[in-house]
Amino acid sequence: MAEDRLKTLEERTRYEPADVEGRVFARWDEAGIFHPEAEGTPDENFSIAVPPPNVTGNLHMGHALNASIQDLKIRVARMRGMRTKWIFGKDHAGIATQRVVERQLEEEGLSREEMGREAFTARVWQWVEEYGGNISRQFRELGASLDYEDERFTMDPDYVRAVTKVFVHLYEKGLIYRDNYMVNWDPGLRTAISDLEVEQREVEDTLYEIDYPLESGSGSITIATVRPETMLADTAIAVNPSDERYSRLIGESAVLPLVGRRLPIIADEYVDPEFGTGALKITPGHDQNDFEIGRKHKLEEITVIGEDGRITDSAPERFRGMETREAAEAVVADLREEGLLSGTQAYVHDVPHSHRSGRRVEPLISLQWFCDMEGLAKPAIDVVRDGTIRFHPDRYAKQYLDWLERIRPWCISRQLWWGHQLPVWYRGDETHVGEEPPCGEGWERDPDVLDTWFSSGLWPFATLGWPEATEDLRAFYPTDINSTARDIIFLWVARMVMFGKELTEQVPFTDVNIHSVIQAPDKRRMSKSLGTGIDPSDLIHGGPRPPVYEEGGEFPAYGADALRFGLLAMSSSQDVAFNEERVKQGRDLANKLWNAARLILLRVADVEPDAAAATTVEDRWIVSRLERLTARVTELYDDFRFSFAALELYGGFWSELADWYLELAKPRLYEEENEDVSAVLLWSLERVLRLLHPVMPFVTEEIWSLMPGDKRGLLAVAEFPVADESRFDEDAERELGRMIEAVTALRRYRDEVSAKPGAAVRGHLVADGYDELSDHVGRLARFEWVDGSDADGDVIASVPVPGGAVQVLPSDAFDAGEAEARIEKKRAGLVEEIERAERKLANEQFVAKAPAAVVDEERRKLAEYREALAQLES
RNA sequence: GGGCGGUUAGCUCAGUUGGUAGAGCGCCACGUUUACACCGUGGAGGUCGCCCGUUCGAGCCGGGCACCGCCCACCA
Repeated sequence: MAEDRLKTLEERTRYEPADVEGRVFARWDEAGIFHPEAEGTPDENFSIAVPPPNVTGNLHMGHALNASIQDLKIRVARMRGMRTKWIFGKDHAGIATQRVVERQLEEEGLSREEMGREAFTARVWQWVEEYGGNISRQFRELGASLDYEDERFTMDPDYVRAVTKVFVHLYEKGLIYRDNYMVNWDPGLRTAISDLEVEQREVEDTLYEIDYPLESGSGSITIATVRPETMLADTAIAVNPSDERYSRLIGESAVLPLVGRRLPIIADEYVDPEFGTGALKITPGHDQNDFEIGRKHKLEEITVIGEDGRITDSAPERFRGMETREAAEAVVADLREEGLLSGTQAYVHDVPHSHRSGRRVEPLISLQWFCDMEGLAKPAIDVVRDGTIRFHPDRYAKQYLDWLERIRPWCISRQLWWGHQLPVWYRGDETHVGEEPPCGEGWERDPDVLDTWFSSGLWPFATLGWPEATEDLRAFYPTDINSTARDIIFLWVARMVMFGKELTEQVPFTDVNIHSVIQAPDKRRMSKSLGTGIDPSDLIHGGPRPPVYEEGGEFPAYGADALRFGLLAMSSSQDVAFNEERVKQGRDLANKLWNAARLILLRVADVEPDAAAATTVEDRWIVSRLERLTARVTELYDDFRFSFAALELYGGFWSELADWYLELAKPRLYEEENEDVSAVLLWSLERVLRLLHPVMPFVTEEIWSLMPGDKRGLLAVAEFPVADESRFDEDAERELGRMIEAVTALRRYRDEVSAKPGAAVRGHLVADGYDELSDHVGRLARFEWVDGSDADGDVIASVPVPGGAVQVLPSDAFDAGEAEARIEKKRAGLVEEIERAERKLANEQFVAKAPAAVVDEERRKLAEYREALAQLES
């Protein structure tokens, strides 16, 4: 066992993630550490409900980042001994999934209409069974410690019951109602969508000016529109009441061209006299604003564009059945012929489009189900205001609050087949809403399904078995953290809070983490169709670089740890361009760690890790530094500042443990069987592994398994360290700080005088504070100390080091002539520094007003520079 | 139109109580020193977007401007 262990270490000079990750994951899996018992209370337990990915999807970079963040939090909690549940599951994603399957059908020459609802949904289920597994495989690749044993789906029977119950509850409370109202109609998907599913896109339109003849026959009134075809549904003309140009016309009527309808001319403050002609055609059936004006003035609502996007029978015969674009052209042509088109101009403006299909949204009046949100929003506002729920970064709280404070009714019905069908039945004029179908004959169920976000809003508690009072719910609800991208703060986060407060009377989580959006390397959006998307799996296992990388080629197999490190290190509170260098840095870190472990584990004596074995000043130094690193990293993890944590770990391990301590420990490690240094080395390695494990679980677990001692168990459930401040050692840190400075100065000197790489430079160390460390300084800087400092005649240079100087003696390591030039350069630098400090201290204002500590520090530096200069000239 | 971010070394980004600007990569020079070339050592490189102001002192605070990005919003 021990021999196998050492053999592995001996042979592998490089860390190969591909050989390790699958095996390590299997160990976690088999140990069952991802699946907690449903015991204890939410306060002592820790839980996160993963944002459920769409069943249709593959994990993209955003998922990989978010998984890294959540897994980090989960692993820290688990290592702190908490019972930890990361709730796993997927979302049925109504529109997205239905579209995928529909497209597949189209390829087979089929359509869902031909198949019928039942056969179609069966087909979707079949698809879900077949492809839904990808996601959990990808999460496993990343090392995500989700509770895979307990997977949820938003279409599970239990989940469907929960959704139904919520619908009925809100209906009975009067918050859910059915109404004929203006909705955003997606003509591509043929369904209503909510306001949040609409995005504004800039469109170049033509603004037409059309003359509407006055009924009196005395002239006409000119309106402007970008959608001439909607004039077929005009029912009024509006002007601003204060607009003197039109005041005499208010109460008169105009005649709608091509149709002949009489249009009253009304006054409404909404109309901007400055825009266009100052007269506005009112089309309550096809414009959101006009709809509201129409309701206010009790105007007729005419629908000339149907749900199929074609002109309806309410329009004159010759336009019926036309697509809107075609109708617009026909209307314009007719107007031109009649001489009623008085002008056209190019016009660029923002137009609502469906986020899903990309089609221009058609505002229509439609009979839909709505949920009144105002009452639900209030408690959701309060819990953020009073700090029960905290956002990280906190500026997102403002966005959340702004939206909730201006919330509008939510259109929740969708004309789809895949999803939660409304628990609503009709028979003649009767409506039945209930968890069970109505009794009696002749009832027909509403064919619509709910907006997917309605069911997503229940995620943190429905996954735990709500509305039943399950053990899971008792143990893990409320959850601790919700981590998402900011584009679903309203769609999802706010709704979970509203539903959570309404239905469970608790907040669904206490912390909301909003992570960066990872953009493509060229700062465009990552997208498959643009060729800017990067598949996380390709970074883990290696794979082709997407087109956004002009140099092409393949990604190396960086491994999951590298990807996790890279994503965490590059993310912050800002959006960030994907930076392959960070992933590379992660890979290098894993490799460096592996090799540091090789050095340590192949050489140490058979002892227990022990910080108390620190005897020498460098031992006390590394212990102190790692305790401080522990304190910093812990704070950063807890404060959701993951990139800082990752970079602190990188720097702390690499530039302190690896670059300095390991070099300082080598003599004792090689030349003697030193138990003290072994204990400190093992302790140091162990400490780094524990701290780094939440970021890089695989390599740390692997090295952990190679450490001596048979009863170590898994690092994933080992104790997360708590910084021991009693081991902070300022004396040791000061001393080592000076030593590092000295070594660096001497190395620089060697470089400047072009000393031969292998040869030692002879010299006297004439400085205080190196009692314990002079050998180290000599070895690391390649200086050979000659006893005494009285051979004045031989000294050819003096290199200032903290506490004194090193007098350089002639040797065959370098050409003495080089030394002179370098001394001059150094002297000039010091003189400059001295002048700067003197100038500052000569400023009476500075000395008088700056804090004493700052002034003292400046004086100290000045003294130091003067001493160094004196040394140089001695 | 409103709101929120950003503008710091060639690149990607840090800089949390105002006190002589940092990291990684890249670049230059040197180096096969018995963990690691996915390495080591040393070095070069910045008028901190622009303008005012507060201060002994501003990348950091206040005011204004410019450009980039995102969110929200019903100007035809």
